[in-house]
Amino acid sequence: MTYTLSSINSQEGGGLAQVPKDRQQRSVPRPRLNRETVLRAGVELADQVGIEGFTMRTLSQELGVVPMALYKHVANKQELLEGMVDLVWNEVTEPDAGRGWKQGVRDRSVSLRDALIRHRWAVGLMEAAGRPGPENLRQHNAMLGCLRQGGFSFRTTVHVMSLLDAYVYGFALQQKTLSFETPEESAASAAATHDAESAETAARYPYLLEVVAELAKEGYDYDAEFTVGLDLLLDGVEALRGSWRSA
Amino acid sequence: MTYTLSSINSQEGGGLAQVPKDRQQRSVPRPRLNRETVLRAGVELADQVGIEGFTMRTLSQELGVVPMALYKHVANKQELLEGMVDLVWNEVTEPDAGRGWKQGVRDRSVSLRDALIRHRWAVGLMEAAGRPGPENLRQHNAMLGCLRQGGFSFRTTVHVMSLLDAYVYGFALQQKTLSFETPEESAASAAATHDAESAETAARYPYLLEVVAELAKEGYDYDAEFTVGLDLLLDGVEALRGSWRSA
DNA sequence: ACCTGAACACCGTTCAAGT
DNA sequence: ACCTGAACACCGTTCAAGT
Repeated sequence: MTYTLSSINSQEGGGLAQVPKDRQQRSVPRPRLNRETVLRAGVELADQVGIEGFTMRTLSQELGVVPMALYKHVANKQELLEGMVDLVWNEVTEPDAGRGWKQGVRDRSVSLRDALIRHRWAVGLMEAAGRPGPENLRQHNAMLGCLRQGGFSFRTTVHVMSLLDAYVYGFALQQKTLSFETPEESAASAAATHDAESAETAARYPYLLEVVAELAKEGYDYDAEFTVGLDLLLDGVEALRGSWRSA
Repeated sequence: MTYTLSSINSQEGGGLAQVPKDRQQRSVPRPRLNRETVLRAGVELADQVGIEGFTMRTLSQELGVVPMALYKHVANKQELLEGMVDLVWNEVTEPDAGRGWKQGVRDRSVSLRDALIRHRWAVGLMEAAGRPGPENLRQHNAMLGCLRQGGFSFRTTVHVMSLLDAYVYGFALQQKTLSFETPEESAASAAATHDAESAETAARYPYLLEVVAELAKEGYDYDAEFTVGLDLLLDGVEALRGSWRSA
């Protein structure tokens, strides 16, 4: 989770203002930039600062280079982000059709969700407008193949993939916004938020208050939550194998 | 869908460069700004230009005012967006517990999804970090109440709401990125994208190609797709009423 | 109480120039 | 082939000033 970026940071970012420019240049024998290095550094930076802090200028600074240098390796910021997203897709394990469609699809859904948690900035970009990258294509192809080989009709296969991905994306989206780390912090934060408004709020939103109080006591486990919902979905999907619209 | 903004646009935006400043000021007897007007204009503008084209400066221009004037009514852009999101929550119909939990929850899920389609910029912001607005609180409280009154245990209620919202958000997220309007355009666009790469791609992603070809022939109905998946979820949820973990 | 003008510290990106 | 410097047209936002 903590890559090499922080060390680069303390070397360059910290001392950058003090060190003369040509000195700074030579002190870190920076390897020649290429597309791959730029994309990987982009992922690292976005992981650390989030999408709103991610700029061409900060990225170039991390790489010890002037902002314009990046444009030799990526067309523009949009295309850079697309490349970064495909790097995230590359981290997702393909479904293994040999283990059966259900296990294969389950594994890949968990893997996708894990990747989205590691790279919280990516959720809104995974299915974004631009041309899908090769890893994206490979991944979706494998998913479709797993379901087709599992005996799902063509039409149902498309439905199921859309349904499962919607759940994974949506869950990651919900979890992304919750910035606290542990369930305990989560509960405490929720309680604190609403306690401040106290009496009036309690009267207006009784069910909400019940939840906050209860969660404050017991905590909330997102990981367990996700897999329970996923299995519910998979069971539902299994029931319609061969029965959804045109079989 | 097409509000009054376009007419304002043609009045002010179009002639703004030609008309002298004081003249332009008086020609449109602009009513006094307040928080409500700013937020509503914000929603309209974001609907039209998307979140990336939505700036304080363009919004102020739409309102016939200098950018700084907005800061009398909203603290900053972040707080403005939060207010706009709560306006979207206000469009969502509360679940009617009287019709039974299943119908109530279904109606509100469809309504939420419709709102997210009308305001595509909102998906990533609905559960965003800031303080949830009053409409957001009211909405979630009503959803919880509907499920509790439907006989769901406290714990299960939380799970179900999280599961359903994840699906709605995720589906809207998928649909958001597809910018084409009709299913036919959707299919054509998909086909065109992959046709360009032709032979090599066909060999590498056979299942994906199958989908593209098939969808090009038959089209793809997102609306039907959404409700089918939703009903699958609701049936699955019904089965675990009173049985999920602590009943 | 509400709006404005000028200014600041940022953005992404272009272009011509350096090595 | 790769990187740089200077510049352009934008951002959000502050502050002092106007009415």
